[in-house]
Amino acid sequence: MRIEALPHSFFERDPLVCARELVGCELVWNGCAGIVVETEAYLACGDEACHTFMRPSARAFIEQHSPGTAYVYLNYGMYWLLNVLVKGGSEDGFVLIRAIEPTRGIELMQQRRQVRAKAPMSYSLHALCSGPGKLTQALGIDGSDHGRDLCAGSGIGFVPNTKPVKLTTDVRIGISKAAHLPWRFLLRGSQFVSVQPGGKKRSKQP
DNA sequence: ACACGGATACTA
DNA sequence: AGTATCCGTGTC
Repeated sequence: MRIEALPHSFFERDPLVCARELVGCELVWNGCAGIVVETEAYLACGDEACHTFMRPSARAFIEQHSPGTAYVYLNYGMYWLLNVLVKGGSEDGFVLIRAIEPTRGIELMQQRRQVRAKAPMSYSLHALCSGPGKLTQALGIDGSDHGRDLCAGSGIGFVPNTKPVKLTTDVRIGISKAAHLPWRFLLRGSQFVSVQPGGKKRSKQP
């Protein structure tokens, strides 16, 4: 039997709601997969940490694409980060996928991670996808996925969660602007997140 | 603690 | 062209 992916309508709501509800869903990518355990919301309007604040190209992307489209960009010159476009609800924005708990294709994911990380600890199960740059490496996501429709049922996208999930909220990670907003959502108690809630790597110094 | 590395958007 | 910044990671 075939499981339906999250439809476009899922992403036609407030970005904070989408970020919250994506936790617990399974991210599937060409045979590899993992449960989403950490997300962050970014708002297109008034959020200084969102790309739309400084990048005309990000604003154009929102104009030209449908909700549920992948927004993938290169950060620090070496890590691809996966966002999902949220559009058509009360506010537009993005959801950054920050960590997943590996479920399928684990050996292949470890293979891909070993290329960049030599120490076995770096690609052990708990560290395999525990960060936005790590999970894109593991799943083989790169710039060619920028603009991809994640609701097309092509074996790439999100599978709805079945059980209710317990969530934790915390501030966003690694940003220098609007760093106080509690727009990071985590699966409560998960050992697969990038930084535990209340952890030390909070935000960059002003 | 530090190096790694490139796209984007500024200044001129 | 040159500069500043950036939603990170692995190893020092």
